[in-house]
Amino acid sequence: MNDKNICADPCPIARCLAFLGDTWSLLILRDAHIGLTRFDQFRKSLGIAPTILTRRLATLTEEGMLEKRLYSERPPREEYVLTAAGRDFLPVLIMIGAWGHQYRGEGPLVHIQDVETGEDIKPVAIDAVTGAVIGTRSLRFVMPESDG
Amino acid sequence: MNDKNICADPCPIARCLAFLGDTWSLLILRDAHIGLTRFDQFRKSLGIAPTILTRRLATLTEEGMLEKRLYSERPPREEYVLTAAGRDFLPVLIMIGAWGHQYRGEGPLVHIQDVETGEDIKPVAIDAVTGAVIGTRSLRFVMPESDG
DNA sequence: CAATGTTACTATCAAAACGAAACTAAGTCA
DNA sequence: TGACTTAGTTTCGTTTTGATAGTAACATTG
Repeated sequence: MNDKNICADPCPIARCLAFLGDTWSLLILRDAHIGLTRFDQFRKSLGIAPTILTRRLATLTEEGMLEKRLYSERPPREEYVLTAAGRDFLPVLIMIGAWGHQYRGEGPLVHIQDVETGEDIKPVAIDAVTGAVIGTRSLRFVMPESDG
Repeated sequence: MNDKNICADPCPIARCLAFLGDTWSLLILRDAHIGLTRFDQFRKSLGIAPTILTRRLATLTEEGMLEKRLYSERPPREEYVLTAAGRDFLPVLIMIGAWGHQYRGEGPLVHIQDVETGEDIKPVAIDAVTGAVIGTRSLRFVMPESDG
């Protein structure tokens, strides 16, 4: 991918994918939302090569999805915690999961519960303006004014 | 990535990413939702190498996101149209775009309008069970029963 | 105080994927 | 006959990945 071009792309989807369009990064964010914070936790959970994990964590940190935090002074140890931007990525992960549940749901599957009600959630994307479920009304992709 | 392991992973997010965790595939799906259907349209829109495009279109077709359709008999020409699974992927793309809009929104940006109202949409993911916005209540990831 | 363990990495290297450019195949149009 | 269109394939050099092993700093155990 030519990241340079994509970062300047006026499409917000492309801009997000420019640094997140990669399976490992998204799985790391999933695990971060589940509560993992440490290098070895991610490594064991994902079965990822440490070289790749190092790079992905660095990118996610540079891009402001994760933050390094010292959790022990002696010995000095750092963990990775979600930033606001990282936490706000949860809806994306949840919608990906919803699609996977519907179309790749054969066999045993993790499900996601509301802690208070104890029931499985039913994720739906809506347009807050009209209240309509995304996909039920026609949408139009409008190019930005090119006077900049 | 070791796709074999991930496809058997009980996490619906991982299952989706096993074949879609790639920038080009997601951008192709975005373009398909915008209305592109033909090889050269995707190639020009994305600036993607034809080798890569061929492979991505083949994967997306095998995985049931796109369908090949003959649009001309003489000469024989095929186009790629979204399947139901592909159309149902729209909420994921919209939520990715919403995140990108919020956190990578500098400069000119494509925006997405409801055709009827003409207003920009405000995408939000909610849990249809409680009606709560995703991210406002605690969630729990529940492992499947391991009695298979 | 030496041996072992823990955590978070880095080094090395073969294999796979990517990207750019040129080329092909089947047919249409003038 | 020759140019054009569409949907690719071929080739090849570069980059990225994945597996395995090793390192650095410190803690713990005997």
